[in-house]
Amino acid sequence: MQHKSFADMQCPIARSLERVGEWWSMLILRDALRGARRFDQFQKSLAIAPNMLTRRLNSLVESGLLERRRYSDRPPRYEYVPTESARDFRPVLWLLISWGTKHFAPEGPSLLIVDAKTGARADPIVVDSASGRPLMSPDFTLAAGPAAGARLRRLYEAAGESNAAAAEGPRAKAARKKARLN
Amino acid sequence: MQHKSFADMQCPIARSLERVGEWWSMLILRDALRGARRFDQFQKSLAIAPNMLTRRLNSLVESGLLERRRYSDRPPRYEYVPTESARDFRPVLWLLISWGTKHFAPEGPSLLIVDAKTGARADPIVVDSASGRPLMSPDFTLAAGPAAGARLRRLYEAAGESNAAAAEGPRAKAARKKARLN
DNA sequence: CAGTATCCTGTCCGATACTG
DNA sequence: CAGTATCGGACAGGATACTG
Repeated sequence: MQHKSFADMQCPIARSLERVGEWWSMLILRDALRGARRFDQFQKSLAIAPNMLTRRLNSLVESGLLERRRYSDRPPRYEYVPTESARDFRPVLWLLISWGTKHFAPEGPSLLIVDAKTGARADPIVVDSASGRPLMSPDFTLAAGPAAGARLRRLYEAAGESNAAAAEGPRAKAARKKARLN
Repeated sequence: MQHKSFADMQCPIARSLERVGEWWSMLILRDALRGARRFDQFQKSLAIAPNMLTRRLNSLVESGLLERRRYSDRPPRYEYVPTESARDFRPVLWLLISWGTKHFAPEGPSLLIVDAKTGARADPIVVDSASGRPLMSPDFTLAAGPAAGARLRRLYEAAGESNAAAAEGPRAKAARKKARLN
């Protein structure tokens, strides 16, 4: 990430990454959503250098994912509590857990999503909220939305064709040259 | 990423990040899943420096997310095609899109998930595959799985209590000191 | 306990030039 | 077209020391 806030910044994935794309950010969020609040809780759980923790914590606060809340006046002490957007991020984390476990954990799951009351294991899948249809099936694609700029729209104009990128004509090359943004 | 492959490498989130945590990786995956196959397709779509693209492409191949496939013999030419694990990653991307759009796109959606045939917009949510229950509700938590090491297990031992982290006793501090791994 | 202050290394990433 | 080779800058991340 760093300074490359341009290029594709219209893409919502890029925008998300700008907030949580750093290595530690998601791990910190994971802990915050688990109930961690205070500096040293994060530090001990993550074994992260204190200066890094400060930096990531601040950037998460800046992005509106954590709220810095004073819990003591003398001495002044703060805790970091997840905001709504952080709580909204939980499903992403869950999917990442499920995906990582499935593909990169030959020894089996080290982290499970469970029903808090019954303790029953849950297995996260993504469905369309309206129809309930699972979205894993290949009959869903991406398409340019109303707020898409010309660049994005060009890439996604053919909503249905998933292998169409290869078929793109070699023209319009120069036109695209420096039209990075948008 | 980089050399910090220790610390919390048992966490499936960390493992996932190790594969797709670089800034460009997810964007490349996004394009690959859209149908991009060849070097310059990625390059034009992403406006990424060629050396970076090479690096990211190679690391994705190494991680088993892309397959490098020869499509021409003279001259030798390769294309990069998403593997099953990459296709499994699509839901994560969708959620990231949905999350990013909801929280960081005041101008509205620039990317939509649509039914490929009808063009109808889909709205991704995460549910338990067995019960169909939405997982957003706070009555799901994380718990240590069978493959969890002592460290992880300690953090997640109390499956149900979501705000319990603060209640952890101040003892067992020295014991944890250098027990980073596991 | 909750950080801040320094210093250092690795590498992500960009820009540009070059090649079969 | 599909990259490789080099160079330089910014910053993530680590280690350690210090403070109210």
